[in-house]
Amino acid sequence: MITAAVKHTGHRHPRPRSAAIVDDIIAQLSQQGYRDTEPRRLVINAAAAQRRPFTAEELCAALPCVGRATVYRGLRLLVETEQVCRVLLEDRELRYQLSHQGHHHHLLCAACGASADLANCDVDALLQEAAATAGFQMSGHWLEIYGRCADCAVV
Amino acid sequence: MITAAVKHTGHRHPRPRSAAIVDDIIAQLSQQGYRDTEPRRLVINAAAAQRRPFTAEELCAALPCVGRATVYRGLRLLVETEQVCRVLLEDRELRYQLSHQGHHHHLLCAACGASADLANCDVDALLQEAAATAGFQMSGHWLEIYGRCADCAVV
DNA sequence: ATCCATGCAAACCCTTTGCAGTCCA
DNA sequence: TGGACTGCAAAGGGTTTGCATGGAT
Repeated sequence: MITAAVKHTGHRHPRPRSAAIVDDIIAQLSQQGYRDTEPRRLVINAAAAQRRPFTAEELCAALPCVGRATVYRGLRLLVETEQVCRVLLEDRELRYQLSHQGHHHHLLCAACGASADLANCDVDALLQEAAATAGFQMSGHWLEIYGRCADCAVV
Repeated sequence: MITAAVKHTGHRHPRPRSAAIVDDIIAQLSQQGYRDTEPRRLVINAAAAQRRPFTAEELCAALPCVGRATVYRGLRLLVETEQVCRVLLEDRELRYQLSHQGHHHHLLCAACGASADLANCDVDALLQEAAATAGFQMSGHWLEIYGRCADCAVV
């Protein structure tokens, strides 16, 4: 049980971090002409509440009041607007997670399901170069890295 | 249909290379306790006849006399025994192609659908290192490279 | 004679779609 | 108000599975 708030601001409960995220995403969507709807917010909110890459089905289960099609459509919209990115597990199961800024790859833990971002990595440049050596013009790539995170590492 | 065993390598020859490939794969499967059956050979033969990464459905269509389940089961067996590897297109369509020796990645042409192998590339080492920096034990990865092959390159 | 492999069809899973009603902008 | 958005259910595709039969070893 949480005791009284430290400050007497009238806000006993600090605004959840996810609320700001939802507002931010909704704002970006609005900028692109998409409407601000209740189901949409619920989807974004549920997505933001996940602490691991999640499946569309998990979101549906978490949102019994939102139609399955709406969840899928919302998820697709979020991917298209790059607010959410897709994550592919080793068994080809498709999951999602909120995008973080910039291009990056995912380090996926097989033990706990956690996902860490691999940034500041010149993999892309290396691939581009290697592809060029084979006379290939690289336009994109898909890369997922599997293993165990620091917490689940086998000693 | 004839599946004469022509055991030779590295020579140009008018006969389909598939015959030798089928025998070789069947031999490896036998070594692992799998049986030499007609439908199995047909699946391997059809796979070897493809010049581009192919889908399971394409194989089914090419083998109207073989049950769909048999094609899928055969394909799965070939993937498990590493005779065939899976290829993931940008739209997440799953395709297959005969494995070539050793670990490698695929350069997939968006224009003609061709697949080239990217070998002798130290991507793996780079990833391993980058992952380790994040305290991550890499055990595997999935990497596909998309673009245009030399023939389809945009000038 | 085993028991793996096959074929068929139904089941399955995940995702999309048609359509009528709803609700932002 | 009009065009987006939603919900439901049904369709869709891609793959797997149950089960009885067939075939390799």
